[in-house]
Amino acid sequence: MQLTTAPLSMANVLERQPDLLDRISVLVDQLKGCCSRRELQSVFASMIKISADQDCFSMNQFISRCSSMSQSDLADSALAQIEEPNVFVYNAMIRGSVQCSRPLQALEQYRSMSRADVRPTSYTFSSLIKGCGLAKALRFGESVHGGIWKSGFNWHVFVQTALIEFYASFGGVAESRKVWDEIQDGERDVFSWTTMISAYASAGDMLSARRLFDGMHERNTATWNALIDGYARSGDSISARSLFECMPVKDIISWTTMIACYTQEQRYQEAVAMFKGMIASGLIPDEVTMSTIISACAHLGSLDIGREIHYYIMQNQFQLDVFIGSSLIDMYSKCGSLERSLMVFYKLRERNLFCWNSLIEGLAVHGLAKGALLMFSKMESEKMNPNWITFVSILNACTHAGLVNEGQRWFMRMKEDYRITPRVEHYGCMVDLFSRAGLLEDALGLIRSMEFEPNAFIWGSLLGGCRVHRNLEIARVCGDALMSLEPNNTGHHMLLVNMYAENNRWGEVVNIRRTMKGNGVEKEFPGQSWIEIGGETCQFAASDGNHAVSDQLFFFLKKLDAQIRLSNIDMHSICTNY
DNA sequence: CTAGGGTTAG
Repeated sequence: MQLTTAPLSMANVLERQPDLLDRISVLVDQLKGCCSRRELQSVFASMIKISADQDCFSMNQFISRCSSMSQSDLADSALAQIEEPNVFVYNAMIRGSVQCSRPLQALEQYRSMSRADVRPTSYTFSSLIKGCGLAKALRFGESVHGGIWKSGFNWHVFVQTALIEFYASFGGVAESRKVWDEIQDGERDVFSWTTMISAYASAGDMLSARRLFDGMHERNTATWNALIDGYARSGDSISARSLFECMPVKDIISWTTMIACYTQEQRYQEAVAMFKGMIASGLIPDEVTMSTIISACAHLGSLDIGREIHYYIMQNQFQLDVFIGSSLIDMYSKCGSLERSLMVFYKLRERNLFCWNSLIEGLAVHGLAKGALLMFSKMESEKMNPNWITFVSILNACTHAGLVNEGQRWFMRMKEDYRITPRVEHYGCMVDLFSRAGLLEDALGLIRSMEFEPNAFIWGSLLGGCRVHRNLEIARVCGDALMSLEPNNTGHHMLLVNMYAENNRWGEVVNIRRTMKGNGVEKEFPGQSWIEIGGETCQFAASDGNHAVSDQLFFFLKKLDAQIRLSNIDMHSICTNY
């Protein structure tokens, strides 16, 4: 006997199960309490059992819950189950796909919605336009905009706000403004104002952003934050800070924005101070705050503060997500503790490219080339595709280990097997690789073969190699290039001066000195560095005498210097005895 | 049902 599965209409089902609506509401309540995939699956099974899988309201709830828990494949199978999905179901799917960063899928769902002749609503368009922005689908978004006009939703503020953001993400602030101007007077709310301010800010037009902000009668914290972030990104930490100081209510986003602002400006101590201020004000930081502050600690090289913060993370039950994970990996390796980096890496339950790159970079700078290459192959076996940053680390690993042939092989593979166009950074690595190995002609040849202008980093690497391998001819070429590229960089010029002096070419020495004086670069500030003594971070410069720094720091540096000299002698004897 | 903050390389 064959069972025919004629679609059961809800009326039909209700006849057979008079208490169905009660059962459904029980399941929907259960759904809200779900916090694992298994629980979701079990609720789904119960839904099928009572034939609620054809009830669009229940399925809408189910799909929304799946999406908010990033279980988009469960949402997919739910959609496939429904024979006649209505607009609510499609809206939930489209919104969910965008939430789960699968924008292309959202566009696909919109297409099948149109094919099924289901009429879109304003909800459909606001999610869909967001998806077009994420998918970088300008043309598709524009055609959707046309559809919006046809269906009359161009007068809907939510849709208009989405469009403002959409055009801004493609750099079309003028288009954003056009949409904004079309919003009817009574309809313009804080959201749309804030979005328009962000649009100007992301275009770097802080004047227009500010004008809009000043013209607002009603602002909320998000509005302030948007403007602060705009100033921060344009490198104006002064304006960002003064807005931050005078805003009426600060939330964690305001504080995080300021921390990120100082981190981006490489003012890491101020970033840490901000973080402490946030804690002192009684606010609880979240994962976003933590990954930002960890990055600041990484650059400070302060293992003490870094460990304090890692402890804080473990104490306060933060999610060890990919952001916190990769910043911790980077922080530990920059602070000299590769063991801890690896421990964090293995603890992560999800790893993205950032996590892998941070670890490979850590191994590379610690001179563990084999480790870096091993992790690279593990990464590939887990189907994670490397990007150009991965290869900067791989090439660096080869350089630090002196693996010239290996490095050349990877440079070729990067281009041919991985289809990654070499950037100036990669050439920099290769020039460094050749230069350190003494292959100065090869390095120069590579520079000449480049399709773009070499930068100061590249010439500087070669100059460094010339110094070690005593090649005055090529050094001169580097010096000439550097003199025009970075006339203010005393480091390069002094290196060249020293080389000429060693060769008793005093005429050249006088020449360079004269040029430097002509450029007025003698008063250039020397390199700054930091060191941590007993939890205190002390700053010092290359030329600081004992009068410029504390006694404690001075003696510490003396001791460090002696240790370095000793280990250099050690290294030298090891090399010569070999 | 919308908006404001995040990680690697340089």
